[in-house]
Amino acid sequence: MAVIEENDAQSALTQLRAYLAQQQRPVNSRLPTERELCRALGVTRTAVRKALATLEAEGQLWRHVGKGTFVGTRPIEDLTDIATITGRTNPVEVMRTRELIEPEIARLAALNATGRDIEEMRLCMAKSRSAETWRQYESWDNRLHRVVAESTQNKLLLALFDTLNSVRRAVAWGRLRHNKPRPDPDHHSFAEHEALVEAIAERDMDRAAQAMRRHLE
Amino acid sequence: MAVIEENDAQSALTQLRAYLAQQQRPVNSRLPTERELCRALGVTRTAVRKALATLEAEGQLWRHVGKGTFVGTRPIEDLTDIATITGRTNPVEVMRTRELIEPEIARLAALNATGRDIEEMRLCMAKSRSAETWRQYESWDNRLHRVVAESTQNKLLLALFDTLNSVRRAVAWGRLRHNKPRPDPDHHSFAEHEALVEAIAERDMDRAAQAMRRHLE
DNA sequence: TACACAACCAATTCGAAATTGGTTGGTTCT
DNA sequence: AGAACCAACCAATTTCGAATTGGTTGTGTA
Repeated sequence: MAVIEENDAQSALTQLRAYLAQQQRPVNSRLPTERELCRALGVTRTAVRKALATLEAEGQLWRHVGKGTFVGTRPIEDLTDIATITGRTNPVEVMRTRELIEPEIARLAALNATGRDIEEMRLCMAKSRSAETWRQYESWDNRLHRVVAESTQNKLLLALFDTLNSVRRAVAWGRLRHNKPRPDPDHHSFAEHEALVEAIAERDMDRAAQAMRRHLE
Repeated sequence: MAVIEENDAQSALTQLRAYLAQQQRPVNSRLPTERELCRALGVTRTAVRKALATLEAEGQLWRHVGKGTFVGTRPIEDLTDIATITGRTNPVEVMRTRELIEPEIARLAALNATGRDIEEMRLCMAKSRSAETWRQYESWDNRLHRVVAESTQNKLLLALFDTLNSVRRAVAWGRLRHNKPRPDPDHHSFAEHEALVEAIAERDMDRAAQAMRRHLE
């Protein structure tokens, strides 16, 4: 008989649809366990699971063993920790990403840097000039770049910079070889640093971005 | 009497120095608990702690409650995890950072996107157009932005995008209120998405960046 | 054939207990 | 008095077993 008599699975599906649409269940909120839904809707777990499978296929919710069933779309795999990123990238990507982001950071720094920030940048330059070893030079170079990032006054951007920096250090591990014991007094970086900091001090955003771009090559 | 008679603390210090120097204890390796060192060295815990305090001041090791005592220097505080960042930023910074980074991502996407990438972008657009609810619309909008990031073919950049995205979701939590049940068919985003994807498909980097900039406003 | 039912599986979470560096207050010995 | 020792306690962290949860399998039955 082709009567409209619904079976349990469809009944459950209808009730669940109503439940979801009902009052704007906030996304990522967890809904009752399958076993609880059985009792609540008065149907078998198989029926509940069939209904949930339909809703999941529609993208209304997502499920995970041991966690539960949630409203919304399945969150993307979280690969935002340093170790994971390091394992999946390579030095070329690191360089490309620096070239993409750091000039923009310099641009924003030119807009927002305080007098104290610029003072500290100049201090880093002086220290890196008088560095006795490459390690010291790199330490002050790193510090300079971070002060630039700090001077954007944007903590989120600074955090992204730190992430990028950690990955860079992890990827380029022990591939530094220098034939000279210390930087030349006329090492090209010094002039580049100078140009960068001057552009920031003069609030010239385009020139700051350009100087950073040159320095990264 | 100014004899060379060592007290317990100095005795422990000497023994611990020998233990550390002995055979190149690997850095970050954990050494016995204070209570075990008491028994091993035959001195009181106060003495052991005094010796450890000296070594810690020298930077030979570092300690942490509940964790233990470790060889080497204390690891830098990691504030690159989502929760930490979320606690220190605000919606304004999130928006500024998106405006800074996503256009550059779009630019690189125009350079590197594959045919399959562009196909998937168009699918996301179609799905977002036919969305029945705001929730579905946002889901497909998010997916579109991520496909753009994926299409840069740069895993590191993608990871930074994911970080930014996670922070955005965490910061802008539950501040979405719509007066209409679903997006208008002529919602401005649709035209903006169109312009973005077309620019990428035509490999026009500047126009892609510009389109993304417009869309973020 | 289809479905209800129960048992089982593996991923995850939860919570009590144990562990660990840090602190305090009292006792002992010089 | 004062320094050292000792026990107890504290709070951060780890550990590990039990409970929970979505997913799977097998049996019975209408």
